[in-house]
Amino acid sequence: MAKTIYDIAKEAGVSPATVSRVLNGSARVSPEKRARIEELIRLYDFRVNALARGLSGSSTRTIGLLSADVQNEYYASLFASCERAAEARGYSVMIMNSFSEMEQELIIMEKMKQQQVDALIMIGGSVDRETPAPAFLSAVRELSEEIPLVVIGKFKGAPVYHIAIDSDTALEQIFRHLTEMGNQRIAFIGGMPDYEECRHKYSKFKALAWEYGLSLPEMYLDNHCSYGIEDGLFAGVRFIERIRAEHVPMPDAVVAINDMCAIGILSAFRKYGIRVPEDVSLVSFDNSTLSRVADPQISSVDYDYEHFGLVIIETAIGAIDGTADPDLDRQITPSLIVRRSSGFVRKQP
Amino acid sequence: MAKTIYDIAKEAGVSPATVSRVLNGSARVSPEKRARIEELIRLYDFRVNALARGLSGSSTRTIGLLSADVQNEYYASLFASCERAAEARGYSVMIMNSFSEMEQELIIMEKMKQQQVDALIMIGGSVDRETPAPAFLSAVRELSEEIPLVVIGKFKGAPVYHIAIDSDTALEQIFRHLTEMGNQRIAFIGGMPDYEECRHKYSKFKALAWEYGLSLPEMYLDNHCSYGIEDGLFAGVRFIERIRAEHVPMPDAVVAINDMCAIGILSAFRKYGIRVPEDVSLVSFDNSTLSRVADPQISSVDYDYEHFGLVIIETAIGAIDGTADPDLDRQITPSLIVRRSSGFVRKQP
DNA sequence: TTGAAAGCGCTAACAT
DNA sequence: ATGTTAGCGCTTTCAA
Repeated sequence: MAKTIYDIAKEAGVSPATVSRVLNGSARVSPEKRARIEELIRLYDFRVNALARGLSGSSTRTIGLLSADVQNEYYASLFASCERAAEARGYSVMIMNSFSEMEQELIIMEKMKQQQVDALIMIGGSVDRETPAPAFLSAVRELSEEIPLVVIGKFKGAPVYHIAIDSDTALEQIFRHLTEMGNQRIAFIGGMPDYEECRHKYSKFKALAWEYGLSLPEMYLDNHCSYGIEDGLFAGVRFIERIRAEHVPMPDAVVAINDMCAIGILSAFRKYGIRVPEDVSLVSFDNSTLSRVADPQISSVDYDYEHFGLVIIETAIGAIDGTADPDLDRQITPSLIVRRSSGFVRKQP
Repeated sequence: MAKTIYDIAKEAGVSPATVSRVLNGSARVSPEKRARIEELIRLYDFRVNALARGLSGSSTRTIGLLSADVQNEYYASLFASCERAAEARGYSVMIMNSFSEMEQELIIMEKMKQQQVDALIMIGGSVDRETPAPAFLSAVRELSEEIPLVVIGKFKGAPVYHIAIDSDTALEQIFRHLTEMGNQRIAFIGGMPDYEECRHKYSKFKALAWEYGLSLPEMYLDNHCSYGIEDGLFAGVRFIERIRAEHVPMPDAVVAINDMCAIGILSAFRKYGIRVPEDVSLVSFDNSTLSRVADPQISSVDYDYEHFGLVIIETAIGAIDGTADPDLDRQITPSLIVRRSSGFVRKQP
């Protein structure tokens, strides 16, 4: 059977409380006793029982991660890097997928509470919505009073710790790059208006188009397509059809909301015999494997996932031990990786 | 503060034990009391404290999943479907990534034990090795005495429950398909000889080539490339170079160990101006997003992930409550999805 | 600095 | 059928 602190205590000739103190560094212990205890811990390869520790009111050293869907590489990468960062700090990460269904999100929040995670990180799904459902909001508010919540994005329905991706900077990089390559007409496809992040990108996009003095027909903005490959394909086809029907000129470049969407758009273009990047340049977000696998390879915005995960975990742990500032707005600075899909110098007619 | 079974018990005028009994259906309770208790549970939206339940020696209703890397879609899909299947049976799944590093695997096994998961599922990494390290083996043996282990693959270093993918059938489908399309010279690229599954595939591959009366130069077998995109690219290049140097004829078709590898091989072919499928057909395993995103789309072996996850979870739960047969060899029957990469009828000269 | 002892919330063996 | 009670392994006052 596994050892308990009682076994260690007895053998070291001290009380269990003292062993506990050594284990947690929660109080001064005389050097000799400490040494003896640590020796035994090593000898027996002793591990505290996480459940008992949790039950006795203290920390479980586990951080929950409520994500939309690990099958999406963006979330998978974030999970992996969070796991590594947490591991290095003595924490574990417990992930559950909501598949962006509120029903699931509520269930998961409940489960995480049951598991007494020390903090809960939320990425994707309802927290991204412009107007989350009231049931979700009240659940989050309630939960936020019990455990610190770390949200990726701009969610403001409850007192939570924030980490935002600086998408303004990303879009500025994209505009600089695209215009430098001679692209004048730029369109933006993908995402849903109900998602705050998406909405934000679209308005920044418009601002930039204005700033750069680019013409921006209504039709160049299509935020009704969600985030999947199929969605991108569908939106791409619709985009081309509309443009042609209304005799709007084909854009020089298209910005897609994410790589999956970009892949779909790419297929749509291919279907219509439109070449990327010779006829149209393409740029997207996430810098996932897909962007490197596509033909042509797609220029995409990278987030430095390793660092991203680190910031998330540091924030979570800071929140747990109260050293993090809840009002601080942590930012992730993205960077555009240029590939062939936009590496084409376009001569203006 | 959250309610406890004591609160419920007091309010229902019964003992905590009775509440526990209705909660677990572990014993008969009079209909009236049961009704009263269930009423209160609903009223207060009461949830048992998972930690306390676990600590008190009973089940935690949590199943651990030790996977190689969720960033690989194969694992991500399996995790997602396991999660769904488990959820339906009142269990949760806790996943951790080993990144195929034994050090991590040992740490994770330890952690899972600490968390007192009711069963541990192991996919990828050391369990796939032909000869796992002794340290790993003894850790697994030890763990297998404490909790039921479910391994995907043919691992036999310890008493565990098995679920195997019937790769023989998959290869038979591939051979039938490829030969029907007129391919006579078939090569197999990818994987490492140290992986049991890989070795097995190679020997079945040879057997089939013999059965179909196909010529199979040594050079058509290259199992020294691992499973990533880069690995595939590298192996593809090496393959072509060798073939040319030795004046071995280019194969009609190539089977890749998985989609990532296939993507790499595809790039290698492109680099050398070899067209797929016109010059060479390509088939691989996993049926991930990549296979649909590649150009041309790649024919790939699908596992019906939803069903796969279901079988895994049923096995795990069966193992937990002792109703599963440890010696039963559960099989997943794969099916080849044919796409353009092999949808080309080759005329023999 | 250290120890004794009271929980944390639940389950299960034992009694009734 | 139901209640009583003794843990599960740890942390944390409170005293010494």
